[in-house]
Amino acid sequence: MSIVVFTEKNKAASQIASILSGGHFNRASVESIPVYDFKMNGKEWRIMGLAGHIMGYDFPEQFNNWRECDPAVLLDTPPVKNVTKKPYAAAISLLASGAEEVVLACDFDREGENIGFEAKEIAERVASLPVKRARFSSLSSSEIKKAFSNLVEPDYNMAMSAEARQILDLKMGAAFTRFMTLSIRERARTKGVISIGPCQTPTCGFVYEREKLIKNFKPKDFWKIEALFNSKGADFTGVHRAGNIHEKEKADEIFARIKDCKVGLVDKKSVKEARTNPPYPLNTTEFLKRASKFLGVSPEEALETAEQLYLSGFTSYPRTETNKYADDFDFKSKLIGFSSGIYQKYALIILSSGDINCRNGTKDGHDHPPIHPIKAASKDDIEKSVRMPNAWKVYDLVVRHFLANLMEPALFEKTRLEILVGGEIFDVTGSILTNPGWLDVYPFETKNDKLLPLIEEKDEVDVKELKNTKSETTPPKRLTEAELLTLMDKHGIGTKATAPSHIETNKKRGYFETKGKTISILDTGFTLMDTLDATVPILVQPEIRARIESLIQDVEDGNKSLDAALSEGTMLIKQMYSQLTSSKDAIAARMAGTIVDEQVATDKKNFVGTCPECGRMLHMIKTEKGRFVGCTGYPECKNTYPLPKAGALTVLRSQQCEKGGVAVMKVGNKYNWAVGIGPCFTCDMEKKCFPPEIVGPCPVCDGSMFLIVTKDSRFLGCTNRCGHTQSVPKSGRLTILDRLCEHCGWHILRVKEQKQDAMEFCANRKCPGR
DNA sequence: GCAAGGTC
Repeated sequence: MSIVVFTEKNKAASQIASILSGGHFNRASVESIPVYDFKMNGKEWRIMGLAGHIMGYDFPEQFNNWRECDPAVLLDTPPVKNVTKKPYAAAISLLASGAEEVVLACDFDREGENIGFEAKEIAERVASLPVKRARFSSLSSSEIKKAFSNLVEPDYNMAMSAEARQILDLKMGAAFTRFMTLSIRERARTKGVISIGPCQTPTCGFVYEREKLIKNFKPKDFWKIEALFNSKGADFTGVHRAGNIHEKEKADEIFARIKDCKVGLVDKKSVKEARTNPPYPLNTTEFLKRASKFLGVSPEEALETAEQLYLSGFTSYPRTETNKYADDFDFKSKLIGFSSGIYQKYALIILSSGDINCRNGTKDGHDHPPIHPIKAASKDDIEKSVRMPNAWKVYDLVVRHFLANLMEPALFEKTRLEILVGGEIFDVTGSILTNPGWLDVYPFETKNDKLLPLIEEKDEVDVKELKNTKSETTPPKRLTEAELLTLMDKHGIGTKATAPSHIETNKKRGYFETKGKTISILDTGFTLMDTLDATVPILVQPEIRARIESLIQDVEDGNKSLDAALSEGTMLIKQMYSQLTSSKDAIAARMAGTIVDEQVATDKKNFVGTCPECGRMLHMIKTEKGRFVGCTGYPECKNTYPLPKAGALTVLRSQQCEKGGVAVMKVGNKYNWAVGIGPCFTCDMEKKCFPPEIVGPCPVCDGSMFLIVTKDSRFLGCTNRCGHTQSVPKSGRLTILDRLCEHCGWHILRVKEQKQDAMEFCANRKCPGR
């Protein structure tokens, strides 16, 4: 008989086995899941890691067909819990049948308690056993040993609070999503799903609120009086003390008084040292924000990359709330690892400074240490083991952040001058980085020096220029992904591990998109939020998550039973649901509008022309077997035309086929195809449809020079094939303009190279004007 | 096909 321990993940299982056994354990495999065996105090121990939740809720089978079930029914249907990871359940049963006691050792949080209860439930199906709980806040040796010598009872309330979350989230998500999707499909043909959820919807809500601010923004005029000074040959600028002046008269009045002044007097000077402290250690949220802000890597990708770096042993566990190191954290051995290679300089600075001081934050989730490097690696090492495009950039950020955290503050010397011009005060500031400290290793945050000439109080300076400029206040900027993460974190939307996936869901649904680092809301997302805001405003706001959160907190605290929380939560969802359904028509009409627009946009690409048989529209049809043009009147009209098998097709709407083809299409970059006729290069109308692009008269015969483009070159040739040729630029996009050269009468060529301005010149290399 | 939460 053995003592069986279940942890939340494999990594924790092996770590705990190693600590409790002093490193003497065997790795076995049960149902191909790793199990760590050892003996302690004469007892047999077996530790297995789960993989997060191994059970999940869903509605019973008969509620699975969306069309056959009123979504409202879901609110009164209790979901059922099923095993979602069969091998783990089988392994638990096997271990439990040979056990005398079970110890739950998952993470010490709500979900961890719940995952433990999943194992408990499966274990109790095969054997009646005492089940205990080991509570630890980190995987350090002392904590683990303490937890296992002070086992406690599993916390039923805590586990049930997570149960309440799962059931309420599912009920709400499924009912609302099905209702929305089905209502819209009554009006618009779409396969898309319009989803709503207690995390994804308020996440989109943040983007929507910002969009509204931008849309409703009214710019205001303001004036600013600036001076350009010069002293000892160096220019520098100052701003009038009034700053942004919102009344034109006031700005004009000040400016009129001083506009002819030529000299300023330095009235006051102060020099102060300023410091910028190194950043706190990285927890998940901070890491994701910085990866987005500094590297332009999306939160989803950043978390996945960090996961891969962790699995390959380069960096620590990426999901942590903690931004402070434990007192006994071993910085020194990590730093020694970096004392060669590209981080050498910084590691040595820290090691040689005597005491190693980290700048700790204040958050302690009692889970894992802040994200830090585990071992030193080169770019090659990383790229060989981790197949993610930004693996090296992410690793480099983690290492640099780790080192920066241990370095000295950056020191600046800030100089402020007050310069009097005609009795008016102008403020001048300068800043010099005197000691870069941590900024040296952290190139992501740049601080530019703003240099001032050496000036003392009572000096006179030249006034080179005075300006009174009008500006407008600018609207707020669109949110960046980093800012969105901050908002989600602040309002408790999602967890450290799920926040990126809520952003991703919104992108997948077509609610918003990212362009670089900024997020723009799309039509569907804006309309959905706007209609929800008008009918069930609580849904668009973080409040919805807070309401459910407070219910489950009551369960955790023992102030409410699971059943009470579920019925209260269901009531809340029902209230919102009835608000939503009461404006079904208005919502569906507006939403269908945005969906129909999308449909038309994609259809437009597929529309080919008018069917000569029945007058309806012809469209392109793609099947597994191939593609062809068919009539939208099918099955009444069975008219079809073949299309070439390969090449991208574009309908050339401005071209008409002279031989009666229903449309002309461009096939790749190669040739044209007349629908109903065939390829244009076999047609006797070819010369008429595609006359050569004449650029000028041939200088040697009576023919004309025209552009000839072959697979690997392009040049000018003569229509009479007289043998005269001229060259044209080999690269860049070439256009023959209608404009003629004033010197020789040839056409002007326009050449546009990527990332360069277009150039225009005469096509004739022998032009007298060239 | 629907949510959010774990982790592989």
